[in-house]
Amino acid sequence: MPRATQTDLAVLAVLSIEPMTGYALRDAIRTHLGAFWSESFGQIYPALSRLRADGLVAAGEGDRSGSSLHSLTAAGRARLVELMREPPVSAPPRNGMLLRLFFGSVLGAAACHDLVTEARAQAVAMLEYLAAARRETESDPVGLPQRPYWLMTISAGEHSARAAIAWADETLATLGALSP
Amino acid sequence: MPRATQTDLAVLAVLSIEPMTGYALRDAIRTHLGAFWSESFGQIYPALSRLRADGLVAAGEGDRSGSSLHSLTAAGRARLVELMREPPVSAPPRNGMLLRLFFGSVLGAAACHDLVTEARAQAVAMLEYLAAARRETESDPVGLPQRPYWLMTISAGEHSARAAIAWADETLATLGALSP
DNA sequence: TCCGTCATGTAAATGGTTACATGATTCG
DNA sequence: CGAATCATGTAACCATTTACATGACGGA
Repeated sequence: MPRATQTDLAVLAVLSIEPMTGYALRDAIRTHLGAFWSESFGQIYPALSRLRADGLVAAGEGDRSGSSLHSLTAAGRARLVELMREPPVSAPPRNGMLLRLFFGSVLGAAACHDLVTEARAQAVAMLEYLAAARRETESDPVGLPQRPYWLMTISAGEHSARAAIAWADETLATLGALSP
Repeated sequence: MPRATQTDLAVLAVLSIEPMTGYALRDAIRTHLGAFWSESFGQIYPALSRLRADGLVAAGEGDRSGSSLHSLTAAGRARLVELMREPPVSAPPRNGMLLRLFFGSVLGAAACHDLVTEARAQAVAMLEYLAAARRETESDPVGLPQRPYWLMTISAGEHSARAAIAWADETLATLGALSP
């Protein structure tokens, strides 16, 4: 079995919920995993071709002409478990906002204030998005076994967003005191 | 002035503190920005060549033969301010741990427990690293204008790490109740 | 003398985004 | 009919890591 990308894992995992088209796959990733994962078409379609060639997913007829419903094969499910057991690779950190803030004396306190305000707004938006996701997950007849796990990832986002807001408030106060 | 990468910004910013070699640059990024930024030699050296060619950094003689001390030119400093003012680009999210947890029903509660335990340990380690960084920054005769900004970025890491720990504890409890 | 660290660089492979091209279907 | 959405794919480009090659210097 050749090299496996992170994308392969994500694609196999989403298909384990239910068969779908490449387009729907991207949609599902955006709406359900959007807070901690992303894939573009340019990744998804080549990945599906590869996985099809390896016999890990099967392509059946979709509703529309030319569209294909991709589903996991037995081999695909086995592969999925294998990939899931591998230790997660963490992307090297790259936070442009903190980089700028670290060199804030170059930028000036006012511009830093804007920077942190924007970061706070993003965290607030994330919190709203997560609140909606939580309502949906808690009410919808989503597959019983996966619901608790979905809520755990939502909670991770909530903790992270609340921390970001608290930090932003503290930092905006400091910044305010720095240049009155 | 041609395309500017994120790496250009980081390199120019670090050189604005003091002139140094490419090697020292990477070291400084690892020790001071390590919590939210990273660069590899394969990025740094080509970036330095480009910046030299564009007249943004000047290369002087270093201590050793063959080594060169890179310092910001006036044009480089102007460029730095320009790049700092650009809105930070945020990398698309990719959290392998949360991806696996979301599909936790495939993996099983026990393996998820390991996953979250590991994440918690990483957050604890980060907190220790940040505590050391804070002590150093607060005591050292670091350039007065930049100290408050350094502390803000340290605080960001602390908030984030504490949130990760709180989430992990909550999640481990849920996971424990899920499979007794 | 030999090892670890300081130091500079290149080449290959990878992983990913963006933009583009194309066309079917649905709904107002 | 026309616009939005569903759908599949490719090509170009970009950033980045990894591994490698090379060598100087300092100290045990």
